[in-house]
Amino acid sequence: MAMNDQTGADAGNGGGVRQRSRASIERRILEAAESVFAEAGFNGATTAEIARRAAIPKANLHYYFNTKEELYQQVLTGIIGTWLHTADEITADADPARALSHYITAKIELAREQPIPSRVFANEIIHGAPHLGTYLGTELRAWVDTKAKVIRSWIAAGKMRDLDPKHLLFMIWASTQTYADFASQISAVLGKEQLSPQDYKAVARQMTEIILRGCGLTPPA
Amino acid sequence: MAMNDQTGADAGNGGGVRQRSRASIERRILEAAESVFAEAGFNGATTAEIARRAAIPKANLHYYFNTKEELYQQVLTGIIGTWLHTADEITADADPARALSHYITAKIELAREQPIPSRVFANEIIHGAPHLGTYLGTELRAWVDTKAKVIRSWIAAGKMRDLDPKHLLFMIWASTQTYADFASQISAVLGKEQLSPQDYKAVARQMTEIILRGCGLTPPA
DNA sequence: CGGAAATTTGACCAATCGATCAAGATTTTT
DNA sequence: AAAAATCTTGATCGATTGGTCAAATTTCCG
Repeated sequence: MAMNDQTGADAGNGGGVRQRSRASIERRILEAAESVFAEAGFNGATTAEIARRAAIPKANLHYYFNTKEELYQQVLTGIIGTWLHTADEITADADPARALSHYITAKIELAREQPIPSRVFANEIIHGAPHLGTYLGTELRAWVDTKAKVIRSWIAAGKMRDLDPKHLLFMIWASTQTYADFASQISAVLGKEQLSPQDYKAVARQMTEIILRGCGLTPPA
Repeated sequence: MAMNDQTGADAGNGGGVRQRSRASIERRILEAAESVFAEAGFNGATTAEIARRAAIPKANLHYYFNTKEELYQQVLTGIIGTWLHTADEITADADPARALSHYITAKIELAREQPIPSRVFANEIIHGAPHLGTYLGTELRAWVDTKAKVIRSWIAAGKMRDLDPKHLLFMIWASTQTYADFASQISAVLGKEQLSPQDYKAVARQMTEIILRGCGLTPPA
C-alpha cells in the first residue's frame, strides 16, 4: 500500500533505521504466521494467535498487514520463491544422474531444514489451492514444461530410459515432500521423536538410488 | 451413546426399518462431512455447511452426532479402515514384483476413486495428527512393522535389492497419495481439468516400473 | 524545541462459530 | 387409542472470529 512511501524517496540514515526496524518486525510477524498457518491452515489460523507468537498486540499486526489473506499470500509467495531454485542443475547439458541426484538430495535437505513453509503450501494445495489464483496453471506449469523439455532431451540423447518427465517430477516432489508434510506420520511410525540428519541422508541415498535405477541411470558413487 | 439401545434387544420389523433409516441418514451426513472436511479441514469445516449438504437442519445433525469432533473421528476411522487392506498381497511367500506392482496399482486406483477421504486424512497428518491420538504410533506402526518384516524376508531370500523397507513404503505412499491429495496441483500443471482413467493407468505403469527397477526387480509384462 | 509523521494499543463491533434447549411432530409399543 | 420413545426444528446462547477506531505514545526532522 502507500505505507512504504515514507522511505521511498528518502535519503539518509533516519529512514534507514525505520526501514530496518520495519523489515525486522515484518519478518517476525511472517515467521509467526508461517507456523500458525502450518499448524491450523488458513481457516483455522487466527490473527490473535499470530500476534501472540509475534509478541505484539493484534491491532498492531493489522497495522503491518491489513488482512489475514494478505499475510497468507506473503507466506505463500515466500515459500514458492524459496522452491524454484532447487532444480537449477537440471539443464540439457548436465549429466542426468548427477542432476537428478543433486535435485533429490537438495529437496530432502529442504524438507528437513524448512518443513513448516512446506506444510503451508501442501495444505493450500490439498484444499484446492483457493488462494493461489492462476499461479499453478501458469507460472508453475511453465516451469514444469521447461524442466520436462530438458528431461526429454536427455531421453532423446539416449542418456536415460523413455518415460513421462512430468510424472517423474511429480514422483520426486511427492517422495521428498512427504518427509516435510507428513513428518508427524513418519516419525510416529518409526517410533522416533524426529529423524536425525543421518536418517535424512540415508533417505536421500535410497531415494536417489531407486529413482535413478528406475530411470535406467547409474547412481554416482 | 445410549441412543442405539432402541434396536439393540429389539426383534421384529419396526426396529429394522428405523435402523435402516437411521443408517441411511447417518451415511448421508458422513458423506457431507467428508467433503466439507476435505475442503476446509477440521477447523474450517462448519457444522452448518455439513448440515446444508446433508439437507437437514443443523440441530438435527447434532441429534445424530453430538459434536463435530465425533463426526470427524468417524470420517477418519472410516478412511483408515478402507486403507488397511490394500497391501494384503504383500506376504512372505508372494512374488515381490507381482505384490508390489499390485500394491502400487491398487493405491493409484484408490487415489482416483476416493480422493476425498484421502485428503481428509492427509490434512490431519499435515497438521500433526492432533485428532488421531496414539493410532499412528501404535496400530499403524505395527502394521508397517509387519509389512517391513515381509520385505526384509524377500531381501534375505535374495529376491530383491537390499534397502530400507519402511522408507520404500513411505515412498510408495507418497507417490500414490499425491495423485489424490495434490490432484489440484497436478491437473493445473498438466493443464487438464482432470486426469482420465488412461492417465491413471499410465501413471501406475510408470510408477511401478520405476519402483520395481529401483528395487532390482523385473516389472511383470 | 516543536510539529508532523509513524507506530502502538486497548476497547470495541458485527458476524459466525459449535452447541443447547424446549416444544412440537412422528413413529413405535402397549 | 393412549403412552412412550424417537425424531425434527426454530430459536437462542456464550464464545470466538477478523477487522476497526480513536486516542496515546514514540520517532523523525527542520
